[in-house]
Amino acid sequence: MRIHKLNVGDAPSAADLIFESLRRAVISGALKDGDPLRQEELAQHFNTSRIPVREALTRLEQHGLVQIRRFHGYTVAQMSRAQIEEICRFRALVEGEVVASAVRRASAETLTLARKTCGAFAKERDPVLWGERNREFHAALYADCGLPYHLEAIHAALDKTERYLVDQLVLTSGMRRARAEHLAILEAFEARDARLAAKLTREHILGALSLFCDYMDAHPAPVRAIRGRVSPGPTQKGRPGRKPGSHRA
Amino acid sequence: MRIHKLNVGDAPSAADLIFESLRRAVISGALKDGDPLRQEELAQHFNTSRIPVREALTRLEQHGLVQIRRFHGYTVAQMSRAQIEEICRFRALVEGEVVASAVRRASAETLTLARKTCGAFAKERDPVLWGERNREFHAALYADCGLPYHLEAIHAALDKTERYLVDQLVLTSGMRRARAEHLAILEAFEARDARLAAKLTREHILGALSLFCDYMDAHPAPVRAIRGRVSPGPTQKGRPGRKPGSHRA
DNA sequence: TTATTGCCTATTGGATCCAATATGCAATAT
DNA sequence: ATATTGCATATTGGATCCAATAGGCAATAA
Repeated sequence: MRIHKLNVGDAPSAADLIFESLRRAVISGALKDGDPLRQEELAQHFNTSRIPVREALTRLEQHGLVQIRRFHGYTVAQMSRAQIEEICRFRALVEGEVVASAVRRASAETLTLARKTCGAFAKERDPVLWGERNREFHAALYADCGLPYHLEAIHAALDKTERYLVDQLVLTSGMRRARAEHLAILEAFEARDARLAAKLTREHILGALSLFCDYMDAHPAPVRAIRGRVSPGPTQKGRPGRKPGSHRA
Repeated sequence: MRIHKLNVGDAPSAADLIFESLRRAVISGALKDGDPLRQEELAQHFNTSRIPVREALTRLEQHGLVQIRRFHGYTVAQMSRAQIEEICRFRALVEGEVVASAVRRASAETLTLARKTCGAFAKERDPVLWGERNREFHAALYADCGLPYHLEAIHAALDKTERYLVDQLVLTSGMRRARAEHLAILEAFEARDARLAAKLTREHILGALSLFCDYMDAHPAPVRAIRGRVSPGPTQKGRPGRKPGSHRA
């Protein structure tokens, strides 16, 4: 067999693709808190029937990214300030543990990749990419931690809060601070100082939370502006938005 | 209006009921690792079509309780020993944090309920109820922690490992030890000693893991016996088991 | 005018139907 | 005898169809 091996069963289903597309739309903020997610509309957007759309939505609901009211449909989940605070505390707890484990086990390649992604985050000009660059840096740091379940939990927690925290980064001077803190974490990491790396990571997360809360106190009505870029739907040109759009004649 | 208030929209959907039934069957061990979950068979068992069954299965998959291979269907997830170890480490981390928070905020009623559930666990004779009694005790302890997201994470982690750990409890002398450790935790709790309660909780979890690992080392082929009680399917009398069972004429 | 009722439509939850894939067995070729 | 092929059937993934609910608007009654 001179043909490259490939497991066809691993190809993503329609539900997989729709789930990932909607997930990105929610965590990036392209879909805003409370936005309704109409099944028929999404089905047309993705050029499928409602069945795979419903599967994607039930998955998103298990992740807490959308909410459902029976017979009323799905909406993008809105997190209360208390929930955001708790999730950040959770992240601080788990990421502190994970980074400590990662420090001890990091390979040389991981170190170089971490440094590179740290720089990429610092240099990024486009605010809509800050969330991704931030994830890439932390993912690089944690790569060798050997704790996949912890990583899943971290990602799930970040999915729920990223859009709020990035807003904070954009709307305050949080970016300068984040750059400095990332660099400090990276240096502790390279020095193989697990305790310090964990401490700095916790402070990094809780510090961002603190800035976010300060901002919320100062601006009780959330602004949530900026934003753009709907995730790429395969075919159609429509966007999941308002428009009552009749169906069934 | 002299009629008791009631929100009909809160009534569970078919998918809700099936999800909960299957979830219980998996975490209790009534369905064993690797067991196939045939959609048509389950649909007949629950007297519905495959649609709500599929929704329940996708939910279970997001929780990691079942696995799917495309075009091959769902099976009960089997956790490797490494996964079980990591999840216990995760629980130790999070439950330590949660119990500390709960100690500081526990009401008088919570204290009495905790003591009661601790006794109920100690007195329980039926091994298939040990998992539930254990949960009830810990849930009572954590009730006032004010960290709902942490609690969700704990429950999800416990769902994935409970059947293995209960086996361990059954097959070794772990139950005596668990009783003693619960009592120690309870006493630290009643003494409002957050630090000690957290420390004992972590040791309780990691100690059970350690016993489990010892047992696995001694018995490389998992025994997984005991067990009984399929979760109550609403109508039909069949059980989700083998039996090829033809359909479509 | 204002509250109530009944109808119309959009939308969801679930049932049924169809297409694609997987698997086992019999037939065939070597 | 053994490997290959083709077919029959089980099963999943997705499409379509139907029933039940929600919500808006017009007609009606006070």
